[in-house]
This record gives sequence, C-alpha cells and structure tokens, in this order.
Amino acid sequence: MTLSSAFTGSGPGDRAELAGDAVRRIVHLAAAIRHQQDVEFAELGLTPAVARALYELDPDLPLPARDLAEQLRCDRSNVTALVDKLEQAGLVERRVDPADRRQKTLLVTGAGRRTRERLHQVMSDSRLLAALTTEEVAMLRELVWKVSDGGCPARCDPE
Amino acid sequence: MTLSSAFTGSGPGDRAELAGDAVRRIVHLAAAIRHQQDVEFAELGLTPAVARALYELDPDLPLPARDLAEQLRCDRSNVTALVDKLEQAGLVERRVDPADRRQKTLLVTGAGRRTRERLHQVMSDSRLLAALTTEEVAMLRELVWKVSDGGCPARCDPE
DNA sequence: TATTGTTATACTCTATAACTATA
DNA sequence: TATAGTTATAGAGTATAACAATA
Repeated sequence: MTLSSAFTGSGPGDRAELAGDAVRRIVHLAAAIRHQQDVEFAELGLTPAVARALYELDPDLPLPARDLAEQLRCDRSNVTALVDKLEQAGLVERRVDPADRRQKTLLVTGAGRRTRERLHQVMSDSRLLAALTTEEVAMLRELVWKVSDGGCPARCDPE
Repeated sequence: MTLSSAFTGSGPGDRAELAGDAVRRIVHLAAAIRHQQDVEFAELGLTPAVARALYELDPDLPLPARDLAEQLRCDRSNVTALVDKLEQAGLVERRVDPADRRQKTLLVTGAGRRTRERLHQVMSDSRLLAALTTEEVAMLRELVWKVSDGGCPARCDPE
C-alpha cells in the first residue's frame, strides 16, 4: 500500500497494485492450465516437452532442427533428444537435406499430424474458463491479445 | 474452424474458438512473465523453486514442512532440499516443535523477510502489461479473478 | 500402526562444451 | 573457418520408496 493510494481513488499506486494482482493471478491460472495439459499429454504418451516440440512443427512446412530449437527457445542439443522420442513414437521423421547435407529436415508423419491435432485441442481446452460468459471470454481474449501484441513479449529476451 | 462458426456470428463454435485462443494466449503470456521472474530470482541468488518456497512461507505464521509441501503441491521429500538451501542462505530456520517432536517448524528470519518482500515485488512486476490502460488492467484483473474464484482452480486436482 | 522429516534413487528438462561431418 | 547435428555431462526440479524418530 503506497501513500498515494491511501489518499486517491485512482493514483499510480492503484495502477501498480491492480496490475500486480492481475499478474500474480494470471501466472497462477496459467499454472493450473498447464498442469491440466501435462496430464493430458501423459495420456497421449508424451512428456510435456516432447508434446510442445511436436506442436511447434508445421506438418506442411518441414523444418530443420535448428529452427525448431529457435521456436522452442532452447538449445540445439535438446532438440536431438526430443526428436529422438518423436521419431521412436513414429510421429516425426528425420530427412537429410540434399541441398545442405549438414541439415536434417523434420517431417511430421500421418500419425504425427493426427497427434498434433489432439495436442491443439488439449492446448485450447477452456474448461477452466467455464465461469465466464462468452462476452467475458471475448473481452479476456482481446485484453491478453493486446498485451502480447506488437512483438510477442515471450521473445523479448535479446541478450 | 467449425461448420457452425462459418455460418453464424456467435454460435457455440465461436465460444470454443474464442476461449481456446484466450487460453493459448494466457499460457504464452504467463510463460513470458515467469521467464522474466526467473531471471530476477537468479539475481537474488535463488533458483525459481527455492524462491517460490520462500514466498509461500508466512513470516508471521511459522509452518511445519509438511504444510509447505502441501502449499507448493509437491512431495514432502522435495521440501527437505528446498529448506536446506533456504537455511544455508540464512533466510529460514528449522525449529523442532516441542509439542510434537516429529515436526519441524519453518521460521522466516529477518533477512528472509526482506528477501520475501523483494520476491513479492518481482512477482507483481507488471511491465509486461504496459500496453494496457489502467481501466483495461482493472478489467483484466476482474476477469482472471472471476475465473479462479470459487475455489482456486490450481488446487482442483483431487485424486 | 501411523506420521514427519529424511535419504536414496530415478526421470525429465535444460544448458554448456566438445566432437563430427559437412560447407 | 564456420555451421548443423550430436554426444557427454551437469544441475534443477520433481516423484516414489524405504528408513529413523516419534506419536
């Protein structure tokens, strides 16, 4: 509680408190959502990281492993193990790029495509928003959209 | 894109799509927020899990380790290592409960109390909401509050 | 017998550094 | 020499199972 907020109805202290409260709640809600998603990934036989790796792959746009690492914002070395598991599960295939034999292109298989569609459903599961009306959901979406608009804040770690 | 949403302006398909989009955005935003928080925890010399353990402790209400595990929703066995690190850092003390010598009560030290206040600031940092007006922040807070109201969804894993 | 904290252990996730095969 | 993928390795985080002390 700042001094200004004790005296005014809408000072800068209020903004900070409101926003802080919103941030803490959002993080808390997201943790609950992710926990639920992780359970459903496990039911599909996938660990969370493997599921998210598959989700990042566009079935219609084969990608070198290097780019997948970039999209996942993790080191190249991790991608090897993730793709190993996806390949063992028959969801992805590695193909050497004839144009540059150093590169390996990642192809989503038919089974991979179907699993990926399930993953999209899991990640879009909105049971936890059940308490909101459709109008409120639309509003929430708009606000969160506006927050992360103009250059996706998740990628703003340029160091 | 469902069939119904192709023909109507506000069918049930729209609700599901809106909500799914909102959910994915919220998870994405929260990941960005947590990433930023983790960096600041590191600057305080704490790993994310240790920081969150300290944050869960109420300096005015000493807690047995068993209850901390429950609040963190993790196994008792993890708490041992987390409290080890907090104790080494001089932020928490273990005290055998005279009433039940099996229990060890966790006391937040003076230094722990100050660090915990810093953690609260870090967890309330709303720089990522900068694009919103104060009214929008208030609305966002209200909506997220409503979602997680009536029994905190993060704890709804009764199995 | 049941419970608290602990230990031993294992698995997932992620990072760094060194290696290989290409370019 | 630079880059793509890999390997080896290490640390954080979390879970299960077994154990000691206490109830």
